[in-house]
Amino acid sequence: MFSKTTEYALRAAIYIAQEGSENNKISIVAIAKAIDSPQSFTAKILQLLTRDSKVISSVPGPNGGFYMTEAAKQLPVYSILVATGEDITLNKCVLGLDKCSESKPCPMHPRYKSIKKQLLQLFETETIGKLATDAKLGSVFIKN
Amino acid sequence: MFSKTTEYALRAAIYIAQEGSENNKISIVAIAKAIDSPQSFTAKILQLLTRDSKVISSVPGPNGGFYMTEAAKQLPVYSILVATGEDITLNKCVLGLDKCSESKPCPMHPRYKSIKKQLLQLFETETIGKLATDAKLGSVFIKN
DNA sequence: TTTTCAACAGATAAAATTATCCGTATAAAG
DNA sequence: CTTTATACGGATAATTTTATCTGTTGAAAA
Repeated sequence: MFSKTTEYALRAAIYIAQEGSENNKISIVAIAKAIDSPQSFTAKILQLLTRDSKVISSVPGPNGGFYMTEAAKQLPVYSILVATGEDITLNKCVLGLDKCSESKPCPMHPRYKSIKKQLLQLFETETIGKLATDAKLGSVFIKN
Repeated sequence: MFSKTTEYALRAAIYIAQEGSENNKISIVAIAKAIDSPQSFTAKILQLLTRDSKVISSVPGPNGGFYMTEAAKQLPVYSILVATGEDITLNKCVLGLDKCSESKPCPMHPRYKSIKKQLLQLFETETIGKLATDAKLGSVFIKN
């Protein structure tokens, strides 16, 4: 459904929200290990979420690493999708038409409409922190 | 949502179902023009739907081209997704975990579950012919 | 102040996807 | 039978996505 970039971004954010805090920062090495992702590539992706967007915080040097503020943990999953540019993909038409709309729909449009609405609602409603809490409770996993 | 390959495959199949029949075959030139897609690439994709899968029929030579039998028009949209390898994507986990399942779910799994069910149902229920009929009536479009 | 540890930034590389080109095979038309 | 129009197949190229590497910067610890 999403690009690798977005998948790693989501998993990393969930893990950071789960284990990290301002006085317990997580290194990229630990993150890549925890979510089973390519380390360098994941580092690049985290730059999108720190520098560009402000979903994740980071500090270099000894005892440095990544963490999320309590406020950031309340952000919707959708904010990650925006940071990786996936919100555009999500809003696209099933048949790939640029100008598919209510007034000029593709054949799938009326049938897909309500599903797309549910998808957007899901990502806008669900917070990163909520997913992280679930993962911490041990009922769900972010690694194979 | 889908790859370009799948998008072109869907649009092409809908157009062929709409305009083509055993005694009115459509050339690749006409198809690419009608759905506004790169011609050579679309030709390659149609090979997946003719040689490999049997969703679309073809005949070379003068008055040759592509068409769909009435039986093939009754096939679900899902059969196109299978031909382009997209069914795998559709069955993938939101976070990209290979082994996300009911017994070892990712944090998105329980929340995405019902949406995924609707998506699969949509593609399994809807037929290529139905979409083509709608397009022929002029209420929906397969080109920008 | 110096050392050390970790993120940052830019360059580069590998792989997958998207796209084109051209000669060949095939079937119908003349 | 020859010509012609079309799909077929393989090779190749361009672009995008995924991934790695290396040196630099910044902040804390020593």
